[in-house]
Amino acid sequence: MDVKTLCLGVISVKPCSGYEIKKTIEDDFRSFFRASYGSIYPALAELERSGHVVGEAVEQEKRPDKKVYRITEAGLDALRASLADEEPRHVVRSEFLVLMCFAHLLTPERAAWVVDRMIAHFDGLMRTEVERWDEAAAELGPGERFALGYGRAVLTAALSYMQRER
Amino acid sequence: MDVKTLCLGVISVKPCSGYEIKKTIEDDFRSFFRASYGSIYPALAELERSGHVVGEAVEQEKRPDKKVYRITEAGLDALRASLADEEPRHVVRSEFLVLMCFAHLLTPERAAWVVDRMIAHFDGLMRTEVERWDEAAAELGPGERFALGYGRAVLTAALSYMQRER
DNA sequence: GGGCCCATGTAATTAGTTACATGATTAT
DNA sequence: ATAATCATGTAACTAATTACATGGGCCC
Repeated sequence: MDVKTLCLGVISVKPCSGYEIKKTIEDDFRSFFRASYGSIYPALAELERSGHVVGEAVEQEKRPDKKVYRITEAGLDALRASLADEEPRHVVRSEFLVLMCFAHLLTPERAAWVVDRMIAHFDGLMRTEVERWDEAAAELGPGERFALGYGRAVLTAALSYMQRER
Repeated sequence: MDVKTLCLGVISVKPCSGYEIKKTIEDDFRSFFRASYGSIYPALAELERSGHVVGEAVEQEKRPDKKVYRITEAGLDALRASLADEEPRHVVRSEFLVLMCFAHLLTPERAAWVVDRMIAHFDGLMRTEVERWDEAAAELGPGERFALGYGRAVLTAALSYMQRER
């Protein structure tokens, strides 16, 4: 799964611009996916070239024009197809845990600081997940609810482990 | 933190070859770091060029020769320095959770299969973590114990959540 | 006046992966 | 016989990030 597929997925829920896609990824996918403008805009351009989305320029008052993309029939087919045959991956890259493995080479203060940083980080993620749950629980699909619940379960476990062991 | 730093860290624990570093990463870091030969061997070459490790060819009977690297004083200093000032990162990239967010575009069978796949995947990770704990708990440093415990806590939470919700 | 929000895009760079090349030994 | 383990390395490729370029509106 690449940025292109995710963009297509986001557009399938609701037509939007590159800028809005970035917002959505930050708000709703932040704990398990990230993408920068440098990957989103080229992805959009290619999706349009291949006819999976169509973009329409929208003029706005008191702010820059934007280009809103909506998904086509072909795009929806392509999205369904790629969701249907991709291996589900789940990759964690934790330089934090590597750091902990070499904790004996750190000063105790540094080690404690590192753990505190991660607690703060997870705490931030947790806050946004709870916020989103409180605000939008009703209109969430079952899949989104599953993903959000997963995040909460894992973050809760991570936080309580770290607080217990630090 | 890049592959180079991790290689240096592994070598600091015990001199070893590129092949053995790969094994170690697979056995001890598999749930939060991965690296292929294509990144390990060039990393080793550069570490040797910069004098952070020294390699020695070791002849073996009935198997290919290997090149065992050990860390130098300068290498240990460099390792300490880089562990001391890197921001601790922890990045999750879960195409699985993205897939779940778009579960309404999947057949129910496919959705169930995807969840089962992840359960099997986490189960495999869990098994190796428990194995490692049982086998090597005594000789593990406190940092490694922390990392292993973290993995167990998070995997336990993830598994019980998925089994509950599937 | 400084800094953030809105908005789009490109170019250079990074950090890795995959696939290839080679080959003896050992286990199934 | 066939696959896996041991062992090193390179070249081509991929998929992303960062930094740059541009500019009006709004808040303090």
